[in-house]
Amino acid sequence: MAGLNPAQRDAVQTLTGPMLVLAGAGTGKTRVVTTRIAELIRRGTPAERILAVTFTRKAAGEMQERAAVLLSRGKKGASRKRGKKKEPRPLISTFHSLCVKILRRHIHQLGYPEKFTICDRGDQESIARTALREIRVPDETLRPGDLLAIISNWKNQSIEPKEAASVAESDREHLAAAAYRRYQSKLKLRGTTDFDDLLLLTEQLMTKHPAIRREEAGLFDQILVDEYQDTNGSQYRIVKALAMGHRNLCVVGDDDQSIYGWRGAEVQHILRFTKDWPEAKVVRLEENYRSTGAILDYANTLIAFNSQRHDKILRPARGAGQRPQILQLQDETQEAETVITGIQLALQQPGIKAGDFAILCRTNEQPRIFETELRKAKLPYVLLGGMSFFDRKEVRDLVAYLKVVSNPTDESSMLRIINTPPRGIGASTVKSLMAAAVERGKPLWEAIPEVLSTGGLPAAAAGSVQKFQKLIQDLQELAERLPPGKLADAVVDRSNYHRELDRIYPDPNDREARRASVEELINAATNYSDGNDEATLREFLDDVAVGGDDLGDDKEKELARNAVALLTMHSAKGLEYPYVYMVGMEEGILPHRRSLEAVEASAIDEERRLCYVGVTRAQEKLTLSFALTRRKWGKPRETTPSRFLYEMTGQAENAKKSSKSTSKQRKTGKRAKP
DNA sequence: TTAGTGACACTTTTT
DNA sequence: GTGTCACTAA
Repeated sequence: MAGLNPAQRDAVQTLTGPMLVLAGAGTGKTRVVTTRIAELIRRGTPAERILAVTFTRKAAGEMQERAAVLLSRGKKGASRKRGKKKEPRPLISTFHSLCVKILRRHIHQLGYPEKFTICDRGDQESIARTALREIRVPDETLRPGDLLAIISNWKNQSIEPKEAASVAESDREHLAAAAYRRYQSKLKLRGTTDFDDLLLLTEQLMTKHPAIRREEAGLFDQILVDEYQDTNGSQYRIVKALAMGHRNLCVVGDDDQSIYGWRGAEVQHILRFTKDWPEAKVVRLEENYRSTGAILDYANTLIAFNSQRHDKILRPARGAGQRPQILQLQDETQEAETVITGIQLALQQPGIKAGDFAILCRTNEQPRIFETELRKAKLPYVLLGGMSFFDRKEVRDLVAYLKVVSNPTDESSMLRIINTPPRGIGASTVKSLMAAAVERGKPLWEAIPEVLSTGGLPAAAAGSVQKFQKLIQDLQELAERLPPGKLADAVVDRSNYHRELDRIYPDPNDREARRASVEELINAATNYSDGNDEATLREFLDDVAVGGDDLGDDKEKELARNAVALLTMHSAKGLEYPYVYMVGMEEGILPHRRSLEAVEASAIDEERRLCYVGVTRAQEKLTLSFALTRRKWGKPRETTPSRFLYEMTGQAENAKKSSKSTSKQRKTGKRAKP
């Protein structure tokens, strides 16, 4: 509580009733939320009856950590020393993992099995593909990926399959509406949900079953929502449903940082808040503690170009500091080299460590070249955001094993591992197994014993299948008495996975990296060691699917703290770093090509907010860079500096001119302040 | 059945 | 540049 300014204190001390905190970037928003949680507990709210929801799992992790520090400060030693009993903790979670927990309890009411799985992108695509095939839509007309995008869009607006036809406008959308019905019933048939369903089904559960709403709402006395500007319709209604009883709802947001419009987020929710909750208290946080005056200048100048916004003044609480630097480089390789050299140089100063630096990118593909340079320079780094870790082949394989052990009817995981590592169950064997399964209307796993007993397979294949069956059965037995970490260990061991890695990756470096990610997965699973039952395994798998709130062990986190962070601007939201590099400041990247082509003019505004989010991550020094040429699929292409560079520096009128005419004033790599 | 080769399509952002 | 898919040789 000490050191809070009056507005912050106001936000922390008014603990009952609805509250809207309009908080600009760097105004101590997260601190307010965590302090508020601590204050609630201090004044008698049981910790486990507090729910805090955030957007990215990174933000959830950060908040958990900060809250833990505050809470342990409150009560020293005594009770925690004995430490046998787990201290009740507030639930700090992302929307998606909150919904998974709710669905696990009640989803059978909607006709899904309790053991429902959450399907990944690959599963989604194959289901979308079969749906399209069934209504005979050729790939050229509507690709599975496009269909998924349209469906996701509808789901974000809570449009159900039967309503889709009435909102469809183009021919493509009408086809998509027909495919949507099939897609959705296939998901249900397979007992699986996609990411959007997690929200949609939770919402349905609450509206169709008031008793469930009451039960779930009754679990909490206090609800906090961070990054409120990014809630979409479902999220908004879920929050409302949970909070309508006690009305103790505190939401925190900043309309200038709304960057998820493409996912159905509506800034409108911030404006509507005081309508839905008329007695709401509104608090504004406008004093920026994070960045130097020079950085804030750039940020404020930039965001002023957006017309649709609440006028807000961010008052700098710090001195002017160093002016942001703009680097003009020849190509993307030089850009990466220059940035890394800059970091190395800065690291020579005392008191500066690798963890003080962040490189912010617009797309997920950009970090690659920086990774190469960082490795060359032997600088520690972490690639944050994205699902990169769980996307790796070896991790997905092992997760598929665990999924099959937990639920052998999970068809797509089954197909993934049935011959990985190769064990003599080739395509033709799988095909006949599948045929038998379809014929009997059973999942593949249950068809195996029958196929084996009727001798429908050649001897060699039958032997392999039998061995595989035994492997899974053994693992299932182990699962009953081993915690997830040990089980993952057993999977690696019994499936001879290491031998497989040695086989596929002849390069020892590759091998080492792959082995390391296997290791990492086992570590992550080991954190779920409280219980050794099937439910614990499922909990782990749920967390993996929704990008768990808190995966990875402490050692790894410690390592990450001292590494250069490489991340997208989207996943950088809510974070801060002393030294920030924003790279690829070019038209087509930021703003992204897709928003330039978009029909709505507001698409550029969202890109500008994204840029604003990036700029306001910097505490001490901001460096913006762009390359004159950039390779795309092998071929170098000329680029144009981002319009945002001109806007920030007060040269907006130059933005339209060709890069040639303005390059003179940038010769030095720096530009004069307007 | 598997390993190896070459053509190919692909790149917003997150859970 | 890179991961996936189809095809071919063993």
